[in-house]
Amino acid sequence: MSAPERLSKRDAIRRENERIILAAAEKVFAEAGFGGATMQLIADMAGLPKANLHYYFATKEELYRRVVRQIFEIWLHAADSFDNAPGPVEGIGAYIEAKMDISRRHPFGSKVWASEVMHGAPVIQDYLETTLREWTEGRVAVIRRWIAAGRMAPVDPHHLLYMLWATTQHYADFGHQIETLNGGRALSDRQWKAATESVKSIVLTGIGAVPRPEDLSNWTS
Amino acid sequence: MSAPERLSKRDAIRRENERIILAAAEKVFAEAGFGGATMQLIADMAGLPKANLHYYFATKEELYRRVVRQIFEIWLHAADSFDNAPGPVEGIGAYIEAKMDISRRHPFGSKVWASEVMHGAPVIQDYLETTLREWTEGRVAVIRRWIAAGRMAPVDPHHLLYMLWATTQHYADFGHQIETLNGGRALSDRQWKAATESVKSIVLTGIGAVPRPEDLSNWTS
DNA sequence: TCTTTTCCTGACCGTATGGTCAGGGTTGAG
DNA sequence: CTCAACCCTGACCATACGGTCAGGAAAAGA
Repeated sequence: MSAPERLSKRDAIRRENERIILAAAEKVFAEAGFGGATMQLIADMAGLPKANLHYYFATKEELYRRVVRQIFEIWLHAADSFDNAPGPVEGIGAYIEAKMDISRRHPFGSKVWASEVMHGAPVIQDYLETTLREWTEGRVAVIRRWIAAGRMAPVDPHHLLYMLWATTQHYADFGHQIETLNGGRALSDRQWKAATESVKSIVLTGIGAVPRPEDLSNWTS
Repeated sequence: MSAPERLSKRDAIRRENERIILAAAEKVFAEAGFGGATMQLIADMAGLPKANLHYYFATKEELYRRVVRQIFEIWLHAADSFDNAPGPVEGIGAYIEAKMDISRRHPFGSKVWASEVMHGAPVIQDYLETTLREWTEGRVAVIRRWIAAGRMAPVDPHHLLYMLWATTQHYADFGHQIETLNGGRALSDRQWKAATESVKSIVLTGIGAVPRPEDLSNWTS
């Protein structure tokens, strides 16, 4: 879209500091919640004085809002897998893979989003009612088309989407619990792949998009 | 177990006040998070002076701990559906129904638990490592037996359990998002039933416990 | 170089929080 | 009836929080 423009030193500093602050804030908000997070904690994690945070982000709420919107954007992009897919096996399969990948790469953002929604979405309610609703209805239409074309069973599209969100985000939001049940170790590359395949297999079989469970021999232990 | 014993007035007062405080705390912790919740807010919701809360519960942490353990106990009991079931259709089916029912009846507790785990389980880590681990391994063994008996496909038992937890708890933890996508209205009796059937259908079909998707005609809108 | 704009931060402020405590009221056993 | 044990609470305290601000340093335009 835009050429790799030459940045003035000031612009570079601003961009870099905002990046550092947002990353620190994402982690602290995820680990302590909005109420439990303090600007001092975020400042320490970012390696900057607290007053400097308030120079870039006027209030705690504004900083939080930016963090929440960031993960939301990432999730919206994951939907590209959904469109332009010939059928549910490719579309939903790719979507599950994309969402699982995000759960692994952005666990903090996922937790912040979960926390925000659980608390009644005080700062992104408008997004839920506009962007998310439109996005959802678009995918619902796609699923309905696949059903009409006989490519999958007549499952309720909304509940299917909830299952996809719930299952994939669970690996980020409840990662600590999964880690504990995994002997206190984070999931390995192999285990993440097994988890993804397991979810894909159950869901795609469950909605009748895959006729016979063929490659279901993915064991963890 | 115990006969309906006669309570002294003091015991009755203590029991009733603890109940009121715990109910208020569950709601406030769910809506504001541990860090965002204040003893004053809980006191107002309970209709008691703040100092009275500290008479029954020494610290905010102790009150919080009691709330978290409460929902954990409820979830453990839901597992009774799992045992003594002849196969996955009855066992897992009943478990899904029980967990969906809990999501509807105890949405606050579910959110408090989710929040606790997301923040690294600071106060119930020992429970995760003992009670939850034992519980999980027990159900894993049951699932393995069903697989060995050819009553379901060889799915990874751990990932299946995660899917059950994620999907059912999603209706409590992300209830606000679901409500927004449902036109701002809470799910009706009919919709809750449809959600439960949808989850049961996809999962049981997905693990090969149900040969053919027969009753998949559950639509929301 | 001079001047303006932006970046940076130590010190500070008002407020709200978790928790305490002294003292008064109530209950029930002996 | 007596009195110890328990229940209750307004007033208070130390702390930590989000946010402000004056003033200095550095960059960029003129």
